[in-house]
Amino acid sequence: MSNGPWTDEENDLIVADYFAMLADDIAGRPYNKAEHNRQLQERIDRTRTSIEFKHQNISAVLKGLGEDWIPGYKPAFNFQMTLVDAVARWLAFHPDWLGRMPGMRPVTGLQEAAQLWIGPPPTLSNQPPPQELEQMLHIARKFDVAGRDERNRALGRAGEKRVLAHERASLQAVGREDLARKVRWVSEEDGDGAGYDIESFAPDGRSRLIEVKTTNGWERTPFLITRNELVVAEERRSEWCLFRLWNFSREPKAFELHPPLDAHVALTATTFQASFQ
DNA sequence: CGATCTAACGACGATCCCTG
DNA sequence: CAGGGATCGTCGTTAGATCG
Repeated sequence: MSNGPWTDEENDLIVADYFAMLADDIAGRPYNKAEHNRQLQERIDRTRTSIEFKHQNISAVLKGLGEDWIPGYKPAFNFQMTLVDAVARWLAFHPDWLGRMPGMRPVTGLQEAAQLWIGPPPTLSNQPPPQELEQMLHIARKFDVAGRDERNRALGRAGEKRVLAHERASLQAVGREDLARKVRWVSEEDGDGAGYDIESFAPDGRSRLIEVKTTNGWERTPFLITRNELVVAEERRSEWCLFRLWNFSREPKAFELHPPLDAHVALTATTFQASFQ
């Protein structure tokens, strides 16, 4: 029985196997975890339980990356950076994985329910243990998770579309058909630059300017916000809100943030302007 | 020699599937 | 088709290595 740290080869093998299962899981195809484990034991000299645990570690890495993971393998922390590197290697060799269109899962019928589940924003009170959070954020920074989501235009548009449907359905649900018809997809019709994506309404008719941020990751996945968006948020404090859509590719969930934003999140400058003098 | 890090076991409930 | 043995799937905790 092999002991000691997992080698890069072992990590690469188990990561590849994990993604094979994850692909089945996302596609809704049945698969046998125990059989996968046995196959792996033949190629890696590790015990069943050791492999099982490593699967949970991989889930934790994917969570940090703001990606889907296999629900049955609850993220286990205290993993090594070599495992993170192995996951990064796999993703580098399979660019299609991150580029895949959101919502490729077979339509279940229920999925098209227009109204979204909206929960409370992550707060200090329901914060995971600091050590875990730190490990998560370390990975997020190392791989620029926020930038990746921002550059994924298909993901962003799909999220906005989803919120658009949600706003209309919510207004209809309270009998404001008139307002529902007036909801506008600003970023689609006028282009970016307004500082918000959707112009909607509260049931009482007050204006609601919604900036949508979408991720496939968990609720604490960092995101990018532009200076312009911050300016508009400040100028139109009472109307503007940030709509965070997370777990998008599986079961979209959401929370809203209202100005002042720095009451909820830590704003970190990530780009600097260089000007000639 | 204590603090910190890392690997990983075994119990147990759920589910499957064979047999009588 | 009911009972029960076999397999699958989940998950919390802990011992040992390493480092300073």
